[in-house]
Formats: sequence, C-alpha cells, structure tokens
Amino acid sequence: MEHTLDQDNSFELPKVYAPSDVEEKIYNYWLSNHFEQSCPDSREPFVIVIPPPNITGALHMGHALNNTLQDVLIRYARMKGYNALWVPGTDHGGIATQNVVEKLLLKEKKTRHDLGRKKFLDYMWEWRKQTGDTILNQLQKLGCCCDWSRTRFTMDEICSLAVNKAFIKLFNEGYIYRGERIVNWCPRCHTAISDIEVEYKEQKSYLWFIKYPLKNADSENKYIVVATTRPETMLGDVAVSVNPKDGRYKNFIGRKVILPLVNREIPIIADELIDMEFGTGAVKVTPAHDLVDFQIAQNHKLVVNLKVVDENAKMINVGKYTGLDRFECRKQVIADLETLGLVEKVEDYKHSVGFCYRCNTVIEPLTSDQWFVKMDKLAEKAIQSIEKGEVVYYPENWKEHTLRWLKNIKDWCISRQIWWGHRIPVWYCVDLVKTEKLKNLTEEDLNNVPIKNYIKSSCPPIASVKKPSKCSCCGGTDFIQDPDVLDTWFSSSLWPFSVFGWGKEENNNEIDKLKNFNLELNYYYPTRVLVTGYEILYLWVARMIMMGLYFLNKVPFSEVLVHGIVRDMHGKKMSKSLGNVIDPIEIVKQYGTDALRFSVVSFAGVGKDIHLSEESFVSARNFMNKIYNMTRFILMNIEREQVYCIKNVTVDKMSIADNWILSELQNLVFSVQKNYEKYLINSISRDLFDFVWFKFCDWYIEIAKLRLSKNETETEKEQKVLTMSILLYILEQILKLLHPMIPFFTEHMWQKLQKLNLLNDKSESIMKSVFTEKVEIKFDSFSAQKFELIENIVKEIRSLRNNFKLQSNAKPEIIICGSDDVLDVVRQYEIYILRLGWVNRIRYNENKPSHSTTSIVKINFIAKTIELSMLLEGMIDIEKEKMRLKKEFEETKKFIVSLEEKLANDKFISCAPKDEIEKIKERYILSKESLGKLEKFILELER
RNA sequence: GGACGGUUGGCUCAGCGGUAGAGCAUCCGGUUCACAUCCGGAGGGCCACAGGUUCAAAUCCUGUACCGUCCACCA
Repeated sequence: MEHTLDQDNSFELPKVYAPSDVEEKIYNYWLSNHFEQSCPDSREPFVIVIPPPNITGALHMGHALNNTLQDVLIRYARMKGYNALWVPGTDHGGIATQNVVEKLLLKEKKTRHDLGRKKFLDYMWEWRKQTGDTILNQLQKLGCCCDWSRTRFTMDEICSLAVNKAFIKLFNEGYIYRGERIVNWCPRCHTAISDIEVEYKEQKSYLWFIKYPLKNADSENKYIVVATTRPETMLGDVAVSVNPKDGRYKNFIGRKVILPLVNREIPIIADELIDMEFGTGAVKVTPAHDLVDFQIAQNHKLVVNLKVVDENAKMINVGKYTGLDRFECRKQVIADLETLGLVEKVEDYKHSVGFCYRCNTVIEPLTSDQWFVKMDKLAEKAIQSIEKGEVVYYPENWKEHTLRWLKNIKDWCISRQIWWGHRIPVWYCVDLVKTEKLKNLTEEDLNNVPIKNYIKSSCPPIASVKKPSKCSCCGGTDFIQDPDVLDTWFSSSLWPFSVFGWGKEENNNEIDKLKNFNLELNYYYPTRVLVTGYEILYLWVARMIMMGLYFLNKVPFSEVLVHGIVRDMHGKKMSKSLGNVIDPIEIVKQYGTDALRFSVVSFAGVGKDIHLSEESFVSARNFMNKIYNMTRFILMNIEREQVYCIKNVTVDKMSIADNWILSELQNLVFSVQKNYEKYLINSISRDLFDFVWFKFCDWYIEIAKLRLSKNETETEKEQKVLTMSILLYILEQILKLLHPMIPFFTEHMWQKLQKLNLLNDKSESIMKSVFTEKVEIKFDSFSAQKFELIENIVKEIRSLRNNFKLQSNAKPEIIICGSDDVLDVVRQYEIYILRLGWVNRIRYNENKPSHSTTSIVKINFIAKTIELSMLLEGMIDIEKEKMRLKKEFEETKKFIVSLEEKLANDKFISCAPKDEIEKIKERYILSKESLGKLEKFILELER
C-alpha cells in the first residue's frame, strides 16, 4: 500500500502543470492514510451527510457543483480544527431505478412479471452490485474526501433497520393510515406517486362545452352546459355542480340531467368550491378522477369510486368505450357528442397538465387504496423549529418557502406499487375462506391479486418486520405481507440518522458493526449543514426536518445551504434529450479536476443558478497554470544551504512591498473566514484569485525578483533570505487557502515543499494542516500603505509608454517632482520603479524639458500629487499634448465642481458620516492640486 | 391565480447607500532569466423602464415590461 507520495528532491518543475499525472496518485495517498476518516473524539464534530445520488446516476454537473461545495466545506472545517465527517452513500431510487432496469429487461424481451417478484429483485440487486457504485467512484475522481468506510445505501441492512423502525413507530402511534383516496397514478410506472412528484406543465388543449340534457326539460331550458378539458371522463360523472350563489342556475339546483352517451340520471348540486367565473359556471363532477370532484362528491354523499379509467389508462365500465385508451376515447366521445349535437362550442385553452416526474407520462388521478402519513402534527413541529431559527437557510428566502409549504401540507402517500424498495412491514390476517379459491396460487401469484381478495377485513393489519405469530383479533396464524413498497423518499427522510445506525436497538446482536452506533449517533447527530439544490427542498429537506424532530427530537442539521441548478448558456436545464449536457468527466480530462472545481465554485452564488459552457472552465484552468508557475518560480530560487523561515523576517528589515503584501494577505485571510461563515464560497474564490494573480504575482513577485537576483554582499544575502522567507510563507498560506477548492494541486505542492523542509506547518498532508487564522509575521501597516506610491507611478509610466508607442526595449528617463516626504519614499524604492516601469533613470525636482510628456499621479493615502514627466526626444506632438492635458483639465474641473457642491451643501455636512466628509475633502484637495498643475503644464506648452 | 428571483460594458457575472468592477471577447504593443494556459496598455456601461425615499441611489421603496423558477382544488 502506498502511504507516501513519490516526490523527487529537485527544485525544478516541468514547465506546464499536468493535473492528470498527479490527481489519481494523490487521491490514493489520501485513501491509504485514511485522512478522510473520522471517529468520535473530544473535538467538536462538523458533519455533512451527502444527498445520496441514485444508483442509476452518472455524475453530471449538478453533482459536481453539489459535491464540490460539500467537499470545500468539509476540508475547510477539518483545517479549522473540527472533527470533520462527510458521510457518503447512494439512494435506491425506487421508481426511477426500477424503470431503468425494466428497460434493460425489455431488451431481452422480458417484463418484470415474466420473472416474478423474487427473481426480478435478484436481478435488480445483481444489477446494483455491478453498476450501483459508479457515481461514488466518480465522486472520488472529483476529489471528494468522504469517509468511505461509512458508505451507506438506503436499502442496506443498516438503513433498512431505520426504515422499518420508523414505519412501525409511526404506524403504532397513529401517524400512518390506509385509505381509499384520489392519488396521482402513473399508468406507465404503474404506481401511485405523491403530490410533489407530479410535475405540472403548460399544455395547449381545448375547452369543450357540452350540453347535458335536462330531465323533464321545459321550453326555456333544455340543457345545462358544462365546460371540460377532459370529455372522456364524463362517462364517470355522478353530478353536475354549480355555485349556490350563482343566479343563473338558481332554478337548476336539485333537478336532474340525463348524462349523454350513457343515459344515466345524475343530479345538479350546489357547492361552494365551484368558481362561477370559469366556463359556464356549471361543472361536471367525476369523483374517481379528479381531486376536487372527489371532495364535492364526498360532501354530497355521492358515489366516489365510479372509475372509468383503469390503472393502464384504458377505459373501463363504459360499454362500447371499454378498452379504449383514454385519449383515443376522448376523440370518440367528442365525435359521438357532435353527432348528437351536444357540443355547444370548443375553445382553445392552455392549462397545466400533471406529468410523472420519473417517466413523463400524463398522470391519471384515480381512486385507490394507499398508505398515507398524517403530516399536520409532524409539520407543526418543523414549523416551530424553523421559526425559532433552529434550522437556518442560506439564502434566507427558502425559509419562507419551506414554511409556506409546511403550513399547507397534505398527507403523504407513501405506498408504491412497484417491487424495488423497502417492502411495507405490514401484515394482514389471511381469510382462509376467501383464500380457498386462491389456494393453488403461489405466493408469487398472490402478489398480483388485490389483497382485499384474500384478507380478513375485520382484523386490523399488524406492523412488524417479521411475520406475526398470532392475530390478536381472531387468533389466526396465517398472514400475508403488504405487497407494496415505500416511497423512496421515505428512506431518504431518515438519512441523517439512519446512516449512523439509528434503529439498532431492536437488532442488537444481529450486526456486529453496529456496536458503536449509539455512541456515534449521539456524537455526530445532529449534522451541521445540508447542501442541496432547491428542487428537492420539499421532497427531501423538509421531510428530513420533520422526521428528525419526530424520532430524535432534534433538527437533523442546523443549516441548509441551497445552491442553484446548472444550466447551459441559454438558461436551459442540462438534459440528455436537449443535447446540452457538459460532462464533468470530460472537463476533468481536458482541464483537470481542480479547474473544474474552481470554476464551479466560482460561479455558484448562494441560491443562484449557474450558466455553463465549455469555455467556462478556461479561466480556472489558466489560474491553475498561473499558481503552478508561481510555485515553480519560487522553487527555482531556493538555495539548498539556506534556511527560510518566518524568523528571518523582521519588521525593520522589510520594504514597503513586504509590508504591503503581508497586509493584503491579512485582509484576505480575514475576509475568507468571514465568507465561509456565510457560505459565500464564490466570493472566497474570487478574492483568492485576485490576491494571487493581481497582487502577489503581478506586483510582489516582480519586485522580489530584484532582491533575488542580488547575492553578493552580506546585506544582499540577508535581503534575499528575507524575501524568500516571505515568498515561501505566502505561498504556504495561498496553498492552505486554496486547498478546499483545489485539493489536488495544493497537496501536490505541499508534499514537494514539505519534503524540502520549506513549510512552516509540518503537517504531513495539507488536508491535515491547520488553517492560519491570522498572519504570523509582524508587519507595519503604515509602511504597507506607501506601496500605493510605487503602484501608481509604475502604472502611469506604463500607460505613457504605451501611449507614445515606445519600443518595448526602450528605456526612457523620467523626472518626478513632488514634496520631500513623498520623494523620500520614491528615492528609497527607486529601483522598483526602474524595474517595473522599464525606466533608465529617475531625476528629481528638475525642470522638465520641452521634449517631455507629463502626467499627474495622485497618491490617495496622503492626499498629494506628484508630477511625472517622461523624456521623449523627437516624439512629442505639442498640439496633441495640449489636447490631452486640456481634456484632463476639463474633467478635473468638472469633478471639482461636483465636490464643491457637496461640500457647500449644509445637509451633506450635517448628515453624512465624518469619514465620508473627510474623504471628499481629501479628494477635493487632491483634485485642486492636480488642476493647478495641469494649468501650469498647459501654459508652459503654449509659451 | 399567488409568491420568489433576475434584468450592470458584445458574452458570463461581481458590487447592493457614497467618484461604475473582473474574466472572456475586441483593439494596440510585447521571446526583459515563473508562466504566450503569459506580460503591458487601450477602447467599451446615463447599472431594463417610470416614479418615490435620501444630503447622496446600480445599490432602499412602489409600479411597469421582459426572462426564469416555485406553489395552487386552472374543471
């Protein structure tokens, strides 16, 4: 087993960083040292449970985003001294998974019914063994430091214990009931699904106005006209309903109509639920296929289960229409009604239609016997907790959304008529008489017979994992288990504690592994933060809160970090059918894992969707190369016999550049910590990018080169050691700061530096290093401020060079005029300007010759200006110079006017904060000074 | 029907009460001993629109438009 990484002792690195060469090695190094593992100790835990991906899943950008964020948080927490644990695992994925496997079977021209329940499940388990861990392996490629020794699966032994325990407890305490209700039925998946699993989409359709002939029609009123979008369901109508307040229909209430095509007599009733504005104000009531109609029919004690569409979406109980597909039947019904002259009109109509979120088939609402969880009391507890702030949402607005949903919660249909899942632990006492007829059937066959047909309806069902020994009601000893399985989200809702072995008590001796689970549950639960996209906030997150509170009396996590959805550049959700998918694995191949992670994290504003294209990753890839070369440069300048450490760095020997970069580092370190607390990961990545590239590389390293190249005198040697020590210190800090986002690169470099004994922090792996909360080198912040002088002068020189199209190798002379205090600093650090401005010589306080161009450089921190002239023999066009200066003169003048207005404004002086007024005053002085100088230059040119 | 979010340079986004920022793209110039996946410079925005609050508004409030999302018993 490989416990260390091979790193040679050389200070040289190849010219281009090749992530693919090192990533896998590094990941194996982590694994073999178990750095990602956690066990309870005296530290405070920081726990995340992964939103378990479906076993059918292949890593997509959404996973990349979701898991990178979690990995960043876990790595940061670990460096901050928490006992960090990230629990990985997968979800069995109920319907979705069964669909996938059924499709595979179909290729062999078989259905699940051909195999039968047992064989089919064997087949599924085998399939899951083969491919179910694909996505977890892909997470490893992403660099995720989950504790793999704790990998769970919602259908493994440990999680199943929790599922059974939870169901039985809820059942015995009266939260679970069975009842005939309208459910959302998917005719393709052949199961009920819950309300939130239905996806509504706008559809273009028609609104048909159908005349229902009145019984005992009078001359005035022959018909009542109803409007419907689903004419085929009229065959199952049990009434026509109007609003009791509707004047138009006052005389109709209580009368009867003859339902066309079936010639059934149905009443006209009045119900408040009817919207008078809609259609004709009269509505057909089809209780078996519409939720509202079901309620109305119940209110009026009408038949509620007159089903005309069956579980296959075929018509039943409707004479000649029986057996037709529902949409086929619609056409027939309309045709027949037209023949009878009963279609008054047809209007174009847009309305939303429910689709199965798993297979995109139009949902058929129908009455069915299902298991439900009573949600009101569970929700009430969750509402209180969220309102008390026991769970905090980032961003906050999801709190309100969740509360609103919880306050309007409906009972949760948890039974599914599929085979893949946790079989409902409920047993029915078998009616031997009824079963006599079924005697020759195997248990396999019994599964296909509605349980009503062979159970004793008088005996209550018993919730139990194992077959009960005796019926408490009739003493019978024959039982049959409910054939349905639980909604996949039922097991997911227990995830934050099922992964820690909640449910163990009942099975104490059965699984050795569970020995420590009580201890662990207490230590790790509740977890810290849940990271998820907003699309499963109700489906999953809210339910976890309810279950956590119910079973453990504690919310399962104190924070919810909500991120957005990954979309393409046109704002479309990425999907295979649209062909706009960007495969993270491809990006990894092309740009490296770190670049992928850094990109994704940079784009991910809290709660905001992110838009990606192939090009989105280029910038991060370039950044990786930049920091690679930055490291490479520093290593190139190492001298073996020297010792570099922060002890070599003393304030009195430091330059303004040293002080400046350390002060900038300090600001960075503070803001990074603050932003982690608010989960503003994208701000962190931006700040790091800016510091590293624009401050450290562009300025500090460039200046450091000066001192690194000189190595003769004792002072020079001392200066070189000091500079190298600072460079190495900052490099070390940059690596630590970046590590949570780009773990591979930073570990790679850490190992190298550690081996060369160049690090302050002696941790063997950067994963185990300690986050530096405050810069450990003392620096002088006043000196740091002075760096602005150098920066502004250099920028101005560069700008002038480009303006006058100077050859890149040309080294002009410049003249700088200003007050002594400023010039003292400039003189001291003249060498910086010579180098960065590519200037030959600087003269001070001399008169500028006519062949020069001049600019004003503003130095904000002391509110002074300096004059900067560049000598350009034969390159000056006096007229152009005048124009340039005049333009600047005018702009400055305008600006001064705006400042004067402010300062003359009494209200501004009395209302604005002091700092602000000071700032304006300084600006005013600065601009006045500039203006005077500009005027002088112009006059000189005109002479 | 309700609610939420977005609208900032050609593109992707940051800024969220005090003189408009970054990356990419564009243009100009570059083999100065880390990096052309680079270096230096430049152009480009009355911050969707209309009102209001404020000494001061891209930033707060109200309304409108467009885009996006979620929720609802749209028959």
